[in-house]
Amino acid sequence: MLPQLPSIAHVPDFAAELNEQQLAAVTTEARFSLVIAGAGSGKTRTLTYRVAWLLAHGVPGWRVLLLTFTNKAAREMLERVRKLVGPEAGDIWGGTFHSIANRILRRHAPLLGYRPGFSIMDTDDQKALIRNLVKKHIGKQSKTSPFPKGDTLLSLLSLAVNTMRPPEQTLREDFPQLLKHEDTILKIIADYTSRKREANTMDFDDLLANLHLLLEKHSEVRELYSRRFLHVLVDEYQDTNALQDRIIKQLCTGESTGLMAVGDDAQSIYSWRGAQVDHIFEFTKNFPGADVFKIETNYRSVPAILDISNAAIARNERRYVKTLRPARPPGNELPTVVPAPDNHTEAQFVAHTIRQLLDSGMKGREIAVLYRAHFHCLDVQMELTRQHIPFRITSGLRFFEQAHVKDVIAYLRLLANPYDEMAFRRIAAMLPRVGEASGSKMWQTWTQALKKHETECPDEPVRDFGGLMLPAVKVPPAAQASWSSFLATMSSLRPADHELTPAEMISRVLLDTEAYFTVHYENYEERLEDIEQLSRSMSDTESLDDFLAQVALLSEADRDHVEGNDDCVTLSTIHQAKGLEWKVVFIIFLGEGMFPHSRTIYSSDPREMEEETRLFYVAVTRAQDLLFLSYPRYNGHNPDSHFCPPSQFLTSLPPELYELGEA
DNA sequence: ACACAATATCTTTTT
DNA sequence: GATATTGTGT
Repeated sequence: MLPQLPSIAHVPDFAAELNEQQLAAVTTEARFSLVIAGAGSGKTRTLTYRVAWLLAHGVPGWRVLLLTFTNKAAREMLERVRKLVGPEAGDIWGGTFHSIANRILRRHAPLLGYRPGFSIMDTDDQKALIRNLVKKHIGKQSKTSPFPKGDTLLSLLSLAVNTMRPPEQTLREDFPQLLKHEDTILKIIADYTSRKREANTMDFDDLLANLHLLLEKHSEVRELYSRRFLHVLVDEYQDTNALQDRIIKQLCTGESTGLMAVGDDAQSIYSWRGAQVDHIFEFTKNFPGADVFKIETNYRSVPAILDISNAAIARNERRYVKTLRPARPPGNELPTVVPAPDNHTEAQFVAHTIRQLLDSGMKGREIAVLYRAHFHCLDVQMELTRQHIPFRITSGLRFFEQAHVKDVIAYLRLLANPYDEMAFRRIAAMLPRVGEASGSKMWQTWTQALKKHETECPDEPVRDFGGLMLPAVKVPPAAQASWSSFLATMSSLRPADHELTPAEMISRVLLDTEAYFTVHYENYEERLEDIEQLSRSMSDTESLDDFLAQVALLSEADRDHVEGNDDCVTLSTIHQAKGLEWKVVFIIFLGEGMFPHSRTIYSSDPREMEEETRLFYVAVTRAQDLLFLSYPRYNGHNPDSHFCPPSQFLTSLPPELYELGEA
């Protein structure tokens, strides 16, 4: 029984504002509970009211941990809780597994042998490092037995970490075609791991793996957090992987911490990141005595769209039995299936229909175009531009991953962590006549000088980079001038008398990189503008570590509230559309081999097609009022097979559920 | 030996 | 449009 003392400003009327199934989940007193929430059934609502209910019954905000799939989801939920109960919600720990891991590791990473201020590697850094190592371990590619690409090794390693299997086992089970290179692969992986270590960096997977290790090896830390958190809530539970699941258990099974996991097995679409639907199926086994709640009333879609959704997911055998019941009255129109002669006509159809909708008074923000892969939207993008329809893309390349942003960030990373090899090499490569070879030499002498500095003045961060590095590091004559200037800039970022904010640091770094940008980037003015926007949007971040963590962990999707135009049509991959909804949804490129992707069609593992089916289900369930499903009969993008039959997702739909349209 | 420019190739999904 | 490979110049 929970104490009845609300510590909050407002107590919502739970019984009045929730339906019966939602209320049951929100008010449960079971220590462990699983909430199966169908698409559009008010999952977020349930979760936020659950948090409010806890606060209303005397649980302080700081003792609640809310784990979400994206930072954006965390922000939105905390915002909604705040509206519900008042400022008390601000103390809640909310964020992605990665960001929470970062938060905890910032404090305790030295227990695992890291120096303070470790940096976070992004995907580019990972690739650069592993490619470097592949090159080192096998000088020349043999033509007869080509060695796998660095990227493949990274996905192998990532899968191993996230599924908590040793690399050897993952290699045998998921990459048998690489077995003949086993020895070298394992050596490279070992090398990769130690290089990250030496550079005092963690990649995304390390954040999770190290949090797990920390809680496993240091019971005092585990107790600190499992005592602190009275309630852990996990959103999108169907997409947790083995490692994340272990972390949840570490936090919840030790003492008396309660756990509520919310998810929908039909919407699990991240198995390629190691997510296993099985966790949701085995919840009651893993957490004995757990209660299972189902929320099945769909408030989002008209019944006709719901019929399509149910028909789509019916292809999959293995799922929790639940029936989505429509709360909305029937609409006038059936979803429309549109075969187009070719991809260009398809795009024209989409743009044309959007134009009509806008003219009839609909807002751009109420419309979305969804697709399987980023490049599917190229034609639509062109067509919308041509017709002057504003749109916004949740694009493939993310803001923080653009070269010029990373160039600037590299300075700050190196300042926070002078052992950050990837940051160093990025900067070195910007110097004239410095490439990979001289970069390596410079890095060696750089670290030697650092270690010398460390033994001579322990715990004293480097301030005079020029004094330390000019005599130690040799650079090609052509690079000497820019090298000195770089070192001077680095020194200026850490003045003796006061501390600079990250925004101030950026403007100093820009002075140094501006010349390089003007020469190397065509559109350098835009790029400068980008960076200024970056430092503006982060101007409230005071600490360098916080700033760098945000840059590394926030994705483009998390940033979209920054930009103001909300009358744009949304173009998005289905993955990025998860959790969102629009009045009108177009799903394009529904051709066999495009969606489902040809790889899944030829795959021997039936689970791949099941996941593809769930992805289609996710797409369809985003729509509230109108749904258009289109495909090009002739696909100009694919040079091998131009002719493109309709997706099996379309052909398997009962024809009475939709009407045929014309492009 | 190395940096750098030019050319060919190909697109799944993301913290 | 970005990256992997190949070719050319210092």
